[in-house]
Amino acid sequence: MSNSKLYKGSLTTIILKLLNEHDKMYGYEITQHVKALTKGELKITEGALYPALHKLEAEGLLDVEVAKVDNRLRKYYKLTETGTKETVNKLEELAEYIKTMQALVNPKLA
Amino acid sequence: MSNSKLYKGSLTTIILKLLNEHDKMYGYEITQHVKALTKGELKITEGALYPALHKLEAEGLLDVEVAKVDNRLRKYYKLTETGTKETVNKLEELAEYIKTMQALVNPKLA
DNA sequence: TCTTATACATAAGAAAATTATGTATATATT
DNA sequence: AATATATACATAATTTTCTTATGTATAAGA
Repeated sequence: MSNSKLYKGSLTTIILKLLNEHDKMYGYEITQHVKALTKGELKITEGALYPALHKLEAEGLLDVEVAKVDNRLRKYYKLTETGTKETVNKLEELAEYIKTMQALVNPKLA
Repeated sequence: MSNSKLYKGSLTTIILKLLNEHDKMYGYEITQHVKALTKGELKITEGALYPALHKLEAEGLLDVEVAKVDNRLRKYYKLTETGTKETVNKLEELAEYIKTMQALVNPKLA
């Protein structure tokens, strides 16, 4: 994912946020999108992505819809109602995390 | 540590940064300091802290010095030269992480 | 023909945490 | 005096989340 360990725990937030913007996306599309948005900084590996998607689906945050494009399989994921609510929570948690870390790392500005 | 999973992977950064500011600290002091700085938002658990300190020591980033205060044991940790250099790296990684996540979460500002 | 890209998946192992438990002393409360 | 809380360390079992490696299959490009 990156040389930095800080990304541990943020994959779910990333997935939910992308799906919140794009209505529906398939796994490979997510990896390419993240790579482009971060200019190659962040590469989502398949070993991390697919289990994460399956888990979110099992938790009822995502719905899946299978499609065949160019004779190749695609699994389109989209947010459920619960997933949309959880996206809001995750984004709040991210904002809170950044705020907290900045308080620790830059206490003079607190 | 917190209800948010985002803190996973940031404990080392937090420890190094605090030691970079305070010259020497002992474990319990670190937990109290973090709790105070974050107004209770972030509680470092002992099960996470002590193994992390031992690992940093084993890696040569921290030196330890045992003291007895009020008949109780304290282990003071301080940065080695290598540890000081690594602190700079970790803080750069944190800044980079925040930048990357904001690009993902708030692409309009990118 | 061979490599790269697209598209999914899982399994073994590592890393970093949580949760639970243990030891011991000092101080505050009932 | 007894009990609870605070101080101060530690580790073990388990869980979560990731990396790395591997597998299947089609399409496109060199």
